Amino acid sequence: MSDLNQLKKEFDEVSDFLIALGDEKRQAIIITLLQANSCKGLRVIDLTDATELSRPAVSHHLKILKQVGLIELHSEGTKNYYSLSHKTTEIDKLKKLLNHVTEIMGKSVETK
Amino acid sequence: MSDLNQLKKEFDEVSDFLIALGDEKRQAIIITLLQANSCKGLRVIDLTDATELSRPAVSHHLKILKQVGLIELHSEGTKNYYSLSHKTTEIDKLKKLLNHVTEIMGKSVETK
DNA sequence: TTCAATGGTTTAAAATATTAAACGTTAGAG
DNA sequence: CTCTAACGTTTAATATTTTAAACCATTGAA
Repeated sequence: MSDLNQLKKEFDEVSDFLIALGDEKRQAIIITLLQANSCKGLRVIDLTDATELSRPAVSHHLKILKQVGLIELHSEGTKNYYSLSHKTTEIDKLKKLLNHVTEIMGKSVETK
Repeated sequence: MSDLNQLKKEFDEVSDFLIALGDEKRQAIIITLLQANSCKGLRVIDLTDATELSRPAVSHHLKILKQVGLIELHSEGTKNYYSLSHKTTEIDKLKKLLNHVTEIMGKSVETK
């Protein structure tokens, strides 16, 4: 039973991450960032070119991706360089939840 | 490079699953189904009670969850019993993608 | 200090997703 | 056959997300 409260909490914690990751445009941004594995990262302008989104749209999606810890930025003057975060905290959380779910799904098979 | 096309494809394949899983209401349905690990499954009415959603809303979310293969139903007369699918295909796909991503993220650290 | 470059933010519009009400369908009881 | 229970579907309304246009702030160059 506290098993399920735990699960509810886990789901709650990855909700924003799932939503962030589910969007096609944001996936395009992520892939572009993965692709350009430059240490410096990419700027908004670079991403508007690569994804065919307007600058405000890119900015918006970057904000969402940053909020869930998927990307990070460092600024040099007025220039902002975005890159994928090296921390995989959220990804690990999600993996753990998926394992948790399949585990319970497995259990319920045997429980008649 | 085909690494990234592959990744793009993988993302595309789990998009709907991520969206399905990201929604709070659908999470509630999933948790309710996990909770009631009866072999028979639960009916729409049971789920409206448990989730405080209207019947059409539950019906709608169940449809989405079914489309991504998370749940299955078997009918007895006019009664439909929904339960979590025993196949973890989609979950496995997502796990694989997450591993793929962290792997590439790791690589890009060393790539100067 | 003035100007151009960079990019975040705000507001309003457009697109999409969610919900509810009304309706249709099917199965079984009487 | 008729009535009811169970539940999906369609349509219209509502809410939320996404986008674009216009605006603002900051940095650095001249």
